[in-house]
Amino acid sequence: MPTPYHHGSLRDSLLEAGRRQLLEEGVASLTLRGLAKRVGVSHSAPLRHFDDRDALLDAIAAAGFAELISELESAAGLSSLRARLTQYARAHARFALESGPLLELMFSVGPGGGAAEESAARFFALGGELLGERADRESGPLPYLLAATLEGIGSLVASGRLPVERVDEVVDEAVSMLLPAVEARLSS
Amino acid sequence: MPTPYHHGSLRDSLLEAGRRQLLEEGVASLTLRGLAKRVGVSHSAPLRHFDDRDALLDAIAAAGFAELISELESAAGLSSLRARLTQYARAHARFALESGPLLELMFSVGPGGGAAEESAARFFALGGELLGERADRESGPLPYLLAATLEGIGSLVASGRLPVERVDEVVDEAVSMLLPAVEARLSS
DNA sequence: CACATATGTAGACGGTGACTACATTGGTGC
DNA sequence: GCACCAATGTAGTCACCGTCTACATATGTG
Repeated sequence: MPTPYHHGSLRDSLLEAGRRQLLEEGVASLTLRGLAKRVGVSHSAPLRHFDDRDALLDAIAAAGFAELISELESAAGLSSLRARLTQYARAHARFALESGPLLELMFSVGPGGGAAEESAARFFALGGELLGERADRESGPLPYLLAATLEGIGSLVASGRLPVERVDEVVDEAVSMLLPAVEARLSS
Repeated sequence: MPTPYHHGSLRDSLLEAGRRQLLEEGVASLTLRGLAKRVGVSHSAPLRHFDDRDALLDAIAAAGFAELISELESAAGLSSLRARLTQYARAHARFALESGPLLELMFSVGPGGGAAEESAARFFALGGELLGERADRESGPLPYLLAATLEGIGSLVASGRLPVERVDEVVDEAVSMLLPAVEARLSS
């Protein structure tokens, strides 16, 4: 039989199809019914796996954070602080370039959300680690500033207002600006 | 007669009602029909003034940029560069705090848009002026970095991930970081 | 192998954007 | 003045969407 009654991995298929739809046609085009048709199930089948459309978006965003985090972690091994920061920032910018609408979704889902918010917390914690934040002292403004700068660059990239060929230049300038403050913080 | 056939200023009323709806209930709650009802016209009347829902959002975003720009211009008169930068950044952060969803809308409408994109261009030009950019030489990465940093902070503020009581601290740190690079650029 | 549960289907309902045809108004040229 | 026309608002309609409910089928556990 070509299409068994039970799909088998409908949840994953919906997440993947949703991700594709998001990246290709934008978040507005992402409808539960459209995804259902695309995956080959009835129009209400997605509701068995996601309470509503927002829950699906939340799950897609959570997966996006996981993906972003795994790319950012490529910076952890590098020896110098500058190299780590640069690699971290470049990975973030690259993600924005390749998955703009997804990044936009990830940062538009505010706190109070579900799974995405947990993943977001890990993302912010990762930035803190990069800056040498420790639990035994108060965190300064730097983690926020790092996150803001990267997210801002990502937003400009995703919206196309920052030309692709100038991304590296801006990222490098950002790192050069952040570095002194981070070094001061680390040596204190 | 209480309700004349012609509203008289329907376009403005829709913009204002749309702005209120956006700020109070979020962009998802903003529907043409809801606005029409709220303003007291028939469900299809808004289409006489806006081609579609996106056109309305675009117009609201354009008005938002005009508003933001007028607040940012309060920094132009200050004497020291640091004071100008600080005032500029604080005004931006305050706007994010008071009109988060509007700011989010303004920066989610990518280029290729209509009226909003013109206003956005003036916004970016204003940042360039603050940094002493001139038409007679190529612009460096600084204008982008300034815009990215402020937009990133604004996004964190609007989403609630940056606690309100820490906004000033982060803004000041951002200014302190940007300042040396800007001074170097200006004196060259 | 019975039966509870998870998963998928089919139909319905109200809300929404957008299109069309029609009604009313205000301004312009004569 | 006034005939005409473009601008503005109305009413009806259609397809699409999210979501709910009742029902069908598969799965796995005692």
